[in-house]
Amino acid sequence: MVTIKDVAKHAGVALSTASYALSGSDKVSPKTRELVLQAAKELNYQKNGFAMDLKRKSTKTILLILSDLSGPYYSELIRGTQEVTLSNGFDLIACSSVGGADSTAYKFLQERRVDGAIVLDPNISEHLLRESAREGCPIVVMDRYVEGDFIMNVAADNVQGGYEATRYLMEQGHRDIAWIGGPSNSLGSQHRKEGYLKALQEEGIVNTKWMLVGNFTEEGGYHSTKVLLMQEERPTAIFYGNDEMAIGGYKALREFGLSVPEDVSIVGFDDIQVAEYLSPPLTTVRQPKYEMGTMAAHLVFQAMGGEYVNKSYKLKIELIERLSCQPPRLAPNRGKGMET
Amino acid sequence: MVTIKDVAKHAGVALSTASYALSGSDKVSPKTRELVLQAAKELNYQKNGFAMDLKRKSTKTILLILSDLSGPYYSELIRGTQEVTLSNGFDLIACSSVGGADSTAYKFLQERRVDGAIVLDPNISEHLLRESAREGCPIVVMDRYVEGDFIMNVAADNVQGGYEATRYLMEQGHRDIAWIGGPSNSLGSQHRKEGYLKALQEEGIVNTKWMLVGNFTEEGGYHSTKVLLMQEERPTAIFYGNDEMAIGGYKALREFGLSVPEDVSIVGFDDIQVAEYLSPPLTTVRQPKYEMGTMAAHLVFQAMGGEYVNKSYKLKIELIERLSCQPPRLAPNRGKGMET
DNA sequence: GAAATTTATCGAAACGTTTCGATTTGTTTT
DNA sequence: AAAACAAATCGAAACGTTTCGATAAATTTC
Repeated sequence: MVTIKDVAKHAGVALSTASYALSGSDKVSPKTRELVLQAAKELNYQKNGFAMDLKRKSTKTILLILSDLSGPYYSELIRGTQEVTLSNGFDLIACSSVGGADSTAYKFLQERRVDGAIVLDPNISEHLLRESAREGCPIVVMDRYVEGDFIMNVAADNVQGGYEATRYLMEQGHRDIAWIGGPSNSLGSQHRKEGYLKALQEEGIVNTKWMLVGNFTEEGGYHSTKVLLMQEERPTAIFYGNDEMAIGGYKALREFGLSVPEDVSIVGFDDIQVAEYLSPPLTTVRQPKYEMGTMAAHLVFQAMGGEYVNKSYKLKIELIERLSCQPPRLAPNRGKGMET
Repeated sequence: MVTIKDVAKHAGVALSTASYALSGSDKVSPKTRELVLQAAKELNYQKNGFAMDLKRKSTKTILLILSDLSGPYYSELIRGTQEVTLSNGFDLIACSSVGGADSTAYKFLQERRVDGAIVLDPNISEHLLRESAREGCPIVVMDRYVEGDFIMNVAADNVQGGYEATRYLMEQGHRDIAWIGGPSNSLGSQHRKEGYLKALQEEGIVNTKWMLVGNFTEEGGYHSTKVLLMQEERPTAIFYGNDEMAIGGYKALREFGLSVPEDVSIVGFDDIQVAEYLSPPLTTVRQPKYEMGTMAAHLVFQAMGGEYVNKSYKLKIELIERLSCQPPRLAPNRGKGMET
């Protein structure tokens, strides 16, 4: 384990001089710098980053915590955070909360190993967040709302998204619109449902029989849809809490001999990559993931710089119209009926 | 910035005692432990992980380097490495090489910030790998071949994959099979092509007019396919170096009014998530990504433990038959013809 | 060419931990 | 109740850097 001390000795200079030379300070003369660099190369010296961080009291890295480090959902978001982080001269590392309290996420957060964090992960407790956020380590939490010093929030306007999706279906003439939501601990899912209900209410529709929960997985969407279809009355449209569940829905519908969109119209949420390749291509609500990513990263840096920033940001979403919706086959003969 | 020193003072014990208490050593009596823990809580003490790593001379984390930290390709692989890493009591962090020599990957590798690394990223130079790999930081490189001390290689058997895919097409009667490969710096792509050529050769087919390169993106696949289709003679099947290019191919074919698989059969490579949802679902070659991930992680730990391990591993691939292939419309009337 | 100034190098302290060996305290044995 | 031992606590060194203030060497100024 060759240290800077060895390099200094080998080059015949003081340890401090070696340090200056290696870090490119102009306090050192060109020829000794050369000497030191040469020695370092000969000994295959590698600096110890921790020792440096310890002395410097900053790590120049920010941490991105995701629930599973994979999943189709994250790509764009990661890209956004990465670009901003890099252009600020910082490093970005990602980790997951798999492993609970022993997880990498906990370790890095608790042990001051980073200068800031962006968290998109419902598994990280509010307690940990509040405990870890501090001057010198601001935290941005996505898709949920956590209050605390040095904690900021960024989310898509899920209420709006839910509202617009439902509105869209209603404008096509649908009145019997089912909702298959995500897990109840997902604030995003709750908000989407809120928007959904709001849209229904505006038209005086009170819908209680077609509201189910899934778990944001394809599997969950599949099962919930089956449950839905086994009821005697069937909706003419289904709004899913996310795209993966909608994929499961496609499968269940096919098994029941129903086709999309002729028999049932479908709207998803997220606009994951697969969405446009499904058949039919899925109409869905796009979250501005890239923008959320850049926004989050910017907030971290602003907070780090001591700038005053708002605590909470909501980004607009956008409905992506594809081919999974059409007016219902028979205009339903109840309620207010069609009037488009 | 409250340190262990403050905690010790506040609890009225020596610094060393506080350290023992906090790290749960049994050298300390229950009541002083309680005292220290209490003090730590009151002061909101957070340990400094670097100082610890510095002293302990190990970080207990391993690094996963990916070319872009996103992309549909990685999910399964990450899951594999994560599971193994976690069950060994280590942490896994991921980063990308975006940023070149200033990238996070470089920093972490060069500055001894991890105890091991898994690299799936053509941008990391062999030089850096050899320089960084050492006792105390073995490196597993995926999908390419790098020789060096403490460096191991894991890859799918791309030659076999290319061979089997081509063979499969030939067994259906295809003789005019095009190849649209990845970038020339991808060893994987080269091997796939090798397998492709081998299969053709076995049947005495010498094919030069239908070999193109793309860049592993949808866009690249689209353009290369267009170039291919503008030639006067058209193949009856196309084998793509990866699935994303095949997706681009679908699009180009549609524009030319050709349908899959009636007019042209298609085989991809990788089996990314979208593959099965395309229409028609894409026949492709599945890489055992999860297994590659676990294998890589295991190797890291074995090498860390000083166990002797082979330098290089190849994992078997598997052809996934879906609906994008069928026998050519007219059996080609040249060469050896069909004889299945 | 001596004094003043700049430039280059050095020594030592500090960062926040862990851990070894020494000391003190408490308990058991005779 | 003194001696022997175990348990608990302490002090200090070490990990590998950076950086401050001090010294030595080189350069300029009068």
